[in-house]
Amino acid sequence: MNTTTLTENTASPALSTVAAAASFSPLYQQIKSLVLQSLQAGEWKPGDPIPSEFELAARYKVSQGTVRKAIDELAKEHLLVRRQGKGTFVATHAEQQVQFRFLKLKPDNPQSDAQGPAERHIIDCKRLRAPTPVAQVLGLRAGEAVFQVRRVLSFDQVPTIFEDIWLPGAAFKGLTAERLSADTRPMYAMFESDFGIRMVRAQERLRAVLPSPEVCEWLRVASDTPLLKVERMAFTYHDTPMEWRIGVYLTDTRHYLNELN
Amino acid sequence: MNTTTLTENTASPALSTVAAAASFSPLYQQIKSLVLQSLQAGEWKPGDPIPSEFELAARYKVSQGTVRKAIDELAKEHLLVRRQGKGTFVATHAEQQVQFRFLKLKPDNPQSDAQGPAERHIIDCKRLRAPTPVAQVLGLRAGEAVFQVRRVLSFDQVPTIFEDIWLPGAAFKGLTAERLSADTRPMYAMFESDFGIRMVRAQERLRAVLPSPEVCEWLRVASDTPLLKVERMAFTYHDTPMEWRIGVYLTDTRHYLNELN
DNA sequence: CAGTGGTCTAGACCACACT
DNA sequence: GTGTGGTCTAGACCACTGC
Repeated sequence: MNTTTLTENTASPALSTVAAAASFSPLYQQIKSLVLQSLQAGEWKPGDPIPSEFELAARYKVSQGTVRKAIDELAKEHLLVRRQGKGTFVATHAEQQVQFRFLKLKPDNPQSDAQGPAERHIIDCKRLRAPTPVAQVLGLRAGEAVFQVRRVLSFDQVPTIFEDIWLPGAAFKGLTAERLSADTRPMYAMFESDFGIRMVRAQERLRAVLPSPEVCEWLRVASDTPLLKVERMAFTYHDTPMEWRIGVYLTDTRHYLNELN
Repeated sequence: MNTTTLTENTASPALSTVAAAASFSPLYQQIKSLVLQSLQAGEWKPGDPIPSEFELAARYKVSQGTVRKAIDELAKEHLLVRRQGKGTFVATHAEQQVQFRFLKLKPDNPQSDAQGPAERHIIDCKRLRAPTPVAQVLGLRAGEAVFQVRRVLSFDQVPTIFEDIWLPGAAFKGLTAERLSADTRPMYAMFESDFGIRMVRAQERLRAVLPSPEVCEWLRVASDTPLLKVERMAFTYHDTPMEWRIGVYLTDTRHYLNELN
């Protein structure tokens, strides 16, 4: 029933085809998904400005207010960033402000270190055929190529995080330990610039565990030290899974901070 | 400079005094804070409908669209709930939908239990003089009265969560173990109806720990079982701290789920 | 049917940034 | 100054609810 409404909307004849093909929702939702398509297609790259609200309104044959509402939602989802007087930009993990947006481990004493993982050590980066569980969570066929990256993050010389990262091989063709080690930016910033992949959303499952012998060595802890296990699924546009990451965190001088709203 | 603008805004003369006293922000922010005041003052109680957008627009002498934007934000913060065709209501923890909004521990196998803590066992509820750390986080003077509630939550007969809850004595006058045990609703729902206190926002800090001897007994686990320690600060309106809760979770068949946006 | 929230428009003006 | 996003208004119509 929404379809008829939208198709008959004389103010937006250009959208009739879209309405039939894509969505049966409010106009601003259709605009939102059109913008989303442009983002995914790479029409505007991370850091770039997108057209002004009036330009988009003209392009889609709707009023500026409708475009505004669509952009508002995309901005709240951190896909776009508005800057008054300048324009609206495609969000990026490279900005100083939102770097490590997904890293929730904070020092108990905020003044101890001035943010940012001090040191990152890549252990290895292997190209493998996906084990079944990895293939499943990443939405691949068993045996397809994947990359496995393992690394240790240290704060103030103290190894604190051990991570085991799985990435689809097709999307990350050419990834090597050398490239990962050489890059000083956050990993997700490199994924954007080098592979055109932007992580948009993630989901983490937390547990308390005891370390495996291997983890004991990398984090230099006893085998009875309780660790926080953080299992992360990260998604690009349209909820496509793009990373599976299993981390273990040392939480004796740091904690995982979560805001509940 | 915003003040002048607002004071001179001929469409909203009724707000000039407010603008001078309260905020130097957009009109809809002022409306938002006025509504917030009414909520805090208990003018509308949890579950009640608030006046319609047009009524509020008339009361505050602004346009309906401005009221709408204010309510939109309050709805996104879960302080209000909109229901098309019916009205806008004061949110409550009693609604089936959003019960246990702050409990992020989910079963690994979603179908195992059908949501909702199966059993709750109140260990004790004591009225004490606040220990210094408790007084500090709750914003009280050291030695002021506080309640300490301890309890165990079990899922499928398995004790899974041990909690130590601290509440300001003044606000919760008359709280007893009996009342807590008798009530079948979520604790926060009882706080609303019996004490007029609504928890609006919370913050949790997570760590992996080993259990104390006491916790070992209550959760019936070995002393080398790693547990997830969850330290929660809960706030009412205007970010007033109203609860400090230290919980330890057994995470062998459950996990703490967190969405990152 | 009347009343509520939800969407959309059109136009005005403000605040900010660059040039 | 010009162009951008940010706020505010007024009025129209749609969608849902309950009498």
